[in-house]
Amino acid sequence: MFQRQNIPNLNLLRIFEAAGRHLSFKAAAEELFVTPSAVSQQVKALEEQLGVALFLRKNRALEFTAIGKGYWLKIHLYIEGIHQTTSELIESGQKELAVSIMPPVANRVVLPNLNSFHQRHPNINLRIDASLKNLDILKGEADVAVRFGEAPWEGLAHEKLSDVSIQVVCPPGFTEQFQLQGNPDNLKNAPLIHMSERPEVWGRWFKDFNLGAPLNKQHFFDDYPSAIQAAESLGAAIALMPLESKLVECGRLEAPFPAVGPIDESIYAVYRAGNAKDETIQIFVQWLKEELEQLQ
Amino acid sequence: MFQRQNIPNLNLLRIFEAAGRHLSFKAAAEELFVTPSAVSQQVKALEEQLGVALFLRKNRALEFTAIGKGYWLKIHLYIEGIHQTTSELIESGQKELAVSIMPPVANRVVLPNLNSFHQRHPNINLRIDASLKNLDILKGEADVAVRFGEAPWEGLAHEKLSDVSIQVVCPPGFTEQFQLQGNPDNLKNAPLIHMSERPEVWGRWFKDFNLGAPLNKQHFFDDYPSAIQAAESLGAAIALMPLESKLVECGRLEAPFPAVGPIDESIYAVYRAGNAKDETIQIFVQWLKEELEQLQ
DNA sequence: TATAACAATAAGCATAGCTTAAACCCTAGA
DNA sequence: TCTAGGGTTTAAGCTATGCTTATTGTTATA
Repeated sequence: MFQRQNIPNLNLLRIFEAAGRHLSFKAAAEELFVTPSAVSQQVKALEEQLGVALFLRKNRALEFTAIGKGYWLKIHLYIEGIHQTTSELIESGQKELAVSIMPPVANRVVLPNLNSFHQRHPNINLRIDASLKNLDILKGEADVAVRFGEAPWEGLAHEKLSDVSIQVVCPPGFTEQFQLQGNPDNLKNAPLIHMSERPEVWGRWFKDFNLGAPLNKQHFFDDYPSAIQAAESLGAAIALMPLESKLVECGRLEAPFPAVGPIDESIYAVYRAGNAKDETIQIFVQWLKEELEQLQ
Repeated sequence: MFQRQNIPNLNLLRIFEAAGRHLSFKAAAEELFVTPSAVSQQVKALEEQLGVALFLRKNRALEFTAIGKGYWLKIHLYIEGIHQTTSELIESGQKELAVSIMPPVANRVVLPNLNSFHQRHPNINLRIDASLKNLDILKGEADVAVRFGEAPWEGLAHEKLSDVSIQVVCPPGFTEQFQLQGNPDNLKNAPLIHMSERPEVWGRWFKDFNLGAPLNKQHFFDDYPSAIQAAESLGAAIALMPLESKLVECGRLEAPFPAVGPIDESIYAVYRAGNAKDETIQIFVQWLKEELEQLQ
C-alpha cells in the first residue's frame, strides 16, 4: 500500500486558506477565532515546511507570491470541498441506526416497506441485522432490537409493538381436502410442519383443543420463516399472527380455524434505557408499530 | 466576508482518510508514524465532532458505516488533491527570487530576455523590482540586487557582472551634421542631454577632453533610461556601455567617439553573504553575467 | 508629526495529540 | 475446547504544538 509523503500539517493549510482568502492575517484570525499572532506564526511554519514563501508582507497589505497564489488556488478548492461535504453531512442530520430484527418481522414487515421508510426519513440510514444472532444492545452492537418474548428485559427499555396470536395455516385447498372447517380433530390426518427451534408448539395446540397425537407425515424445519414458506405447499403449520395475515388474505395460505391468543409473548422493540428519548429511535419504533397495526 | 463553520479539525480528517484507505487502524498508524492507539482516539474524536459513526469495529476487520463510506469517498478526493498539489510544489523545486535591478540593466538585459530565462529555468520565479528604490537586501526585501557602483558593500557578498565604459551617443545623422567624427570639440554646438540624477557626467567628459563649456540647447531628464531614449532624437547623451551597444549596432544611436573606460564604477550583483552558495542565486547571477558579456 | 492599522517577534502557558501499558475481544489453529 | 495472536480500546500521563499576551516595527492616514 502506498504511503503519503509531503502532506503538510492540514491545520496549517486551513489557516493559509483563510489568510489567502482574506489577504489579511487579521481578518483570517477573526474568522478562525484566534489572534493575528497565531495566524502569522502558523503561516510562517507552513512556509518553512514547504520551503517556499507564500505571501509578501507589505506594510498594510498582504500579497501572494506567484507560487503562493498558484498553491492557494488549488488548496482553496480542496478545503472548500471538505467544508461543503462536511456541512452537508452535519446539516443533513444523517443518522445511522443499527437494528436487530427477528426474521419473521424483518421478512414480513420491515424489508417489504424499507423503501417507503427511506423516502419518509431520508436522513436515517438503517443497518439491519435480520439474523437470529442475539446482538448485545448494552454493548452497542445494535441500537434497537425487535424481539419476541415477555417484558421486561434486564437493563433495557421496551415498547410493545404488537400482541401475537397463533393460528393454524395450511396450503390452499387443505381446508376442504381434510375437512378442517370446524373439525380441528381432522388435523391429525393432515401433514404437519414442525420447527426444530420450537418443537413444543404443536403439542401445546393439540393439548389446548384436547386432541390426540398427530398421525400423519411430519416435516421439520429449522426456522420459522422456512416453516411458513413450507406451509404454502407441504402442510399445516402454526403461524404467528398478525405477521402472516397478508399471506392469508391474498390466498397463498388458508386459515381453517380462528386465531388463539393473544399469547403471553408479544413483539417488542427494546433499546438502551438511555436512548429512550432518542428521536431517531422513536421514529423507527413508531413506524414499526404502525406497520404492524396495518396487518391486524 | 463569509465565515466557515462546520470544518472539523483537518488533521483528524487526514487520519480518517488513512484509516479508511487501509480499513485498518494499525496500518494507518504505520503510515502516519504514530501508534494504533493514537489513530483510534483521533477517529473517535472525529466521530464525536461529526456526531456520526464512521466505522464499524468488527473483531479483526474495520468496516465503514454507510455514512462513513460516503463521507470518506469525498474526503479522500480532497486529501488526495492536497497531497498531489503539495507534492508538485515541493518536487518541482519552485523557487522564488526577489531581485532588485537598476532600470538600465532591467530594460536592456533582463526584461528582453526573461522569456528565455524562464524556459531554461522553469522552477525559478523571478519577482523583479526595476525601480530605483534601494531595497534592503539585509532585511530580505530582495534576494539579489544589481547595482552600479564600487565594491564592496557592507555586509553583502558581491560579484562583478561587467565593467562599464562611457560613450557619447547621439541621434542618427548627428555625427555628420555636427562634424563630430574626430572633433569632440564640436559637441559644444550640439544639443546635449543631461540627467538630473547625475549632473556631473557631461562636465567630467568635457574636462577629460580639455574642452570648453557646452553652448547649445540643453535637455534635462530625471533618469537614465529617459535620457537614452531622448538621445535617439533630441541630442547627445552619455551612455553606459556595453548597456546600449545593441542600440548603436542597430543604428538607432550613433557613437561618434570611442568609449572611455572602464570607469571606476562597475555593474555588480550583490546578495547576503549567507546566500553566496544558494544555487538559485548563482544560476541567476551567472545568467546575468553571460547576457552582459554578449553585449560587449 | 502623531496616530492608527497591520504584521512580526518573544516569552510563556494550556492542552491537543501523542506514548506506554494493559485489557479486551474475537478468530484461527492446535 | 483451549490457546495464541492480531487488532482495537482504554486509562494515565507526558510533550510539544499551537495558542495568548505583550511588545516592537513599519507605513499609510490624519
